[in-house]
Amino acid sequence: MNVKGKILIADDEPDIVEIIRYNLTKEGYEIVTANNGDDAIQKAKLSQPDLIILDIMMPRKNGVEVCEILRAQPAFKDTVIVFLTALSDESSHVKGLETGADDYISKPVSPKILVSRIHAMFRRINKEPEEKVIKIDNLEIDPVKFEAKVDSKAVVLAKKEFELLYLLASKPGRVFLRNEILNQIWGNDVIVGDRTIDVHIRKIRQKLGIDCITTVKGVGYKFTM
Amino acid sequence: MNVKGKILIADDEPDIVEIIRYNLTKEGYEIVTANNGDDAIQKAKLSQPDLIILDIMMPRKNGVEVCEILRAQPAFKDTVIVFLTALSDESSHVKGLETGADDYISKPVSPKILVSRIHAMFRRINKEPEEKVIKIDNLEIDPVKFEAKVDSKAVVLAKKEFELLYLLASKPGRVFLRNEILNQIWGNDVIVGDRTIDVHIRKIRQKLGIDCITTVKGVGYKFTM
DNA sequence: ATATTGAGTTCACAATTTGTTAATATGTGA
DNA sequence: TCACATATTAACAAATTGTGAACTCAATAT
Repeated sequence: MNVKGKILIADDEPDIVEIIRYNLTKEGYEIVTANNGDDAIQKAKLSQPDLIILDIMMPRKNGVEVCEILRAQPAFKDTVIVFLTALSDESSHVKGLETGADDYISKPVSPKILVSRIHAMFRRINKEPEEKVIKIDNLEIDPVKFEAKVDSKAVVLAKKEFELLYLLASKPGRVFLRNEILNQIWGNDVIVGDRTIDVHIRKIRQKLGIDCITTVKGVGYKFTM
Repeated sequence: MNVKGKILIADDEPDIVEIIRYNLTKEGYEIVTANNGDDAIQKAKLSQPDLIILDIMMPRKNGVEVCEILRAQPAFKDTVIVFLTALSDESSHVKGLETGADDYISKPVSPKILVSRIHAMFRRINKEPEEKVIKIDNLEIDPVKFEAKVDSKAVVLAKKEFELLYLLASKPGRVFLRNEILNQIWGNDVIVGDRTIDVHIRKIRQKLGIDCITTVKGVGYKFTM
């Protein structure tokens, strides 16, 4: 079987690492392992994996720290990072996802679930960068031409406005939390005031002239037609 | 074999504990034991098990009390709690399920049945923790879209209302204590009056227009269709 | 070099929605 | 029936978002 992808597993418990390695190797993935935070960063840089599984609790930098460090580097911008967390530890989930992880898997890990989740992740990775035109009703958004059309009439949007609209329209109906929007459009580390999003939303609504963005108070915004 | 999960057994009869421990250890579970109510609470907090087996009749806080206390803490939100009851004692069943238990097993325990029930429970636990759409009859609750539908007709719920409905509907039939609801939706430290919950419940009932939340006097609320 | 323009942001305040409380009514079980 | 818990209602408080105007900063034009 040909190699489906390269995965880095970082966990200080050898047993866990072995279970995961065994199951994923069997599925055709190439596996690299690390047993502490610093090691994980080293190995990540060396082997440039497609996906990184990070235990939260590790000696010498925990998973969250490792994730932050890696995410700060352009080389790992698109690398999928998955956290391993104790089932109960909810704060880690939140913290993890806020830190730029793509998903988390709860321990104890069931091999079956692990494998299916990893498969799913790779499916997402391989799905070509969806720079594709979105068409919903009389609205058309073309990320290549950087252009939006309402009733075939072009609407000029500023960069941020366009990105925001594209983000929301990419998953119609789904609510994007303000945090999520900030991370997606502005980046993890940029700090902008709370009203900023509102102002851009308003401009989009204004310019498009159609009511396609719904406010979900206390939660975020969603695209609806 | 790798550890499938951690189970806490609380029963004051050493024989019972040993039978259960033996059988579940053989199946690859990690076992923690307690022999009275207070001890059970202690051990639960310390070892954070995935599943707790509680005898109803125990010295120093009975099973129901232990369950109530644990359920009031967010850390045990997703912990599966199973009661051990004497076969005859039907009122315990009722009381138990009303208190937030997920299942009960009748004594005397047949090892075979015990193991299969526990397996089943763990299958449920491992079902991905992802927020997923709840569909019950003509009601649909989508946490991603933050939207509820009755007969395919969207109903607009405020944040708290939605969270509350989602909580109740996530385990249909299970009673949520007022305490539990407070901890889940408002958080440990926030203090709000008792009537607040009622008001939100009422709004949900009103907005949905269907009778799906049942009041359990003196205990809490449960979702029923 | 200086003015102009527009994106992006921030701010203060208005508008609105949501959440909470308190007071009263209603219902239910011992 | 009498307590007690919940339902209901409306008034109030708090939180969140919308809005218009001003400001910063580059890029571009004059």
